[in-house]
Amino acid sequence: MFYLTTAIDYTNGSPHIGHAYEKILADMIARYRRLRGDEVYFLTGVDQHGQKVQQTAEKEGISPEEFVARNTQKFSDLWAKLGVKYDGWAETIDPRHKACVRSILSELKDQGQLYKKSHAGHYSVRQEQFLQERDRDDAGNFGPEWGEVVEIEEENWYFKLSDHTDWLKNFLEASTDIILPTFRKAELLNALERNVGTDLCISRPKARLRWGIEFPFDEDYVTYVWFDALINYISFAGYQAAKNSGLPDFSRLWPEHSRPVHIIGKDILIPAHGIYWPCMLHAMGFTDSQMPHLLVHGWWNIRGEKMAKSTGNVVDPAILADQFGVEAVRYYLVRDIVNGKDSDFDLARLIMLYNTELANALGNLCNRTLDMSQRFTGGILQPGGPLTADDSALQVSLTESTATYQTAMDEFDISKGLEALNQHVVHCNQYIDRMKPWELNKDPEKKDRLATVLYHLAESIAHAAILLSPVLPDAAAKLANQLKLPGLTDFKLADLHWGLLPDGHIIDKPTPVFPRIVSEALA
RNA sequence: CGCGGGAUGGAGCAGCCAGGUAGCUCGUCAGGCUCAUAACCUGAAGGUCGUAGGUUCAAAUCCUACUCCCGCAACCA
Repeated sequence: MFYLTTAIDYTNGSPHIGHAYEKILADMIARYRRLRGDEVYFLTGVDQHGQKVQQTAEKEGISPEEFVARNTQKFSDLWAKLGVKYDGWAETIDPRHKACVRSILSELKDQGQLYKKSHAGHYSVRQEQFLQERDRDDAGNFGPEWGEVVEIEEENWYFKLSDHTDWLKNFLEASTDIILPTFRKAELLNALERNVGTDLCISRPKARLRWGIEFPFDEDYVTYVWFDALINYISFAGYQAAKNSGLPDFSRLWPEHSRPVHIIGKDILIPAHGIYWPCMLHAMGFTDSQMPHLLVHGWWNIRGEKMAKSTGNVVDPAILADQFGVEAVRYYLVRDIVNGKDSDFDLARLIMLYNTELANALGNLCNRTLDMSQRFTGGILQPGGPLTADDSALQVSLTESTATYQTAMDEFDISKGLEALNQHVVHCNQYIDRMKPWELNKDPEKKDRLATVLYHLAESIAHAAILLSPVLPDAAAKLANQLKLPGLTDFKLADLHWGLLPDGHIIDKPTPVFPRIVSEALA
């Protein structure tokens, strides 16, 4: 079982391309693993509790429930629109999730992993946090960014994080592929080094924050965000769930010696997913062999700047999809970024990559091949023969591209996978120019040769459609339909062999699958 | 000496971990083709791989120092 999750998005705002990137990436990985023949469970969802939701709802004069429902809809609508197909949907207000969190809290308390203590200090009401000496500005004051700062003393519940950090440090040092890409590991170990001996405050007094999960053994408190949100990865996987809960069987999703993959952004690696979460799992009794992989992706910036509502430079993926199509958005967001690194969002590049690689290369290849088949052989495909060196070279190119694709996709490197696919597409276009089917067609004695050439091209497109299907499922289906092989989309990687197209197969007339984006309005 | 990332032909990037002819896409220039979505194919120009040292037969790649950009600044709450 391949169990894959994404971060759950906070329902205080609207989704932007950063959210979309992560979900699309996850969707493609899930689809790829299915293509590989794996059984897959893909969980995503939303994080709905917390102060900001409570405050914004109050400001708008509605209940947090209503507010959260409305924002949750924005996310699920977008995923539907972008073709993000998940198996499980996590909402942290779900009673089943709450029950799981509360049960875990009780168990940890019984095991002596939780304790209550008092802390006094400067507290920023706006930022909901105690301030440090280093938060003072040069003049020794707490700056305006903190809003109202008060001195308070407060009791809270703590999780004995410090009991687990030594274990985590050793575990991480010994591991090679727990954190991907690997350069993030150094950063994490560094943070961990300076973290030794501190515990994690996991409660908020209800006086301040009501919109959360109440402690089962202390009703004056609700759960701190990460002790709520992180648990979604197991609560919605059926951890400690009742038989009739409708949730999956946890022992199947997350058994011994099986690592789920958590896809997260670089902003929540440290400390949440890199430190808190493994320590929480460790405290709950999860073994080293069950610790999840963390696939850490970078950010989409806008003109070199971090995307932020405050600067107004957010890009709405829904509008983008309406304007340029879902295919273009899905393709661009995984194609123009290097695994784990940041990238700069650029509309001109979105259009360029779509037009170059999809419309001109693959789309046009399909179009010209089907068109020639219609015109020259009445849409009938026959393997013909005998094979020339050019034909063999094309088959080798396909085999090599497929192998490179597979290696890249296994490493979650979609961009590289697509590059491999494109290489074969380019090879096919070159092949056409060398073989000149339009000339073969003029000579009745070269009918067999013509058939062979067209067959090699159509067969290549069939393979390309399958390899493309995790990334652009709808487009792949359209390609399959034009080849009159609708069953192609059910193929697995293992089924890929030369000869998907039966002798005498009749294909459809071409209709452009990737119409060029003609944009006069490029600023 | 807080941490991490980046600096590679006009633009955007890969390559660096495991040193050995500098690669991709776009753009530019010249040519070809006509089956095709003004698409396709061929060729060319264009880089002292941020700076300065060092290691090595050999450095974009390893080491040291420096400059400039970007992000983060945990724990505490």
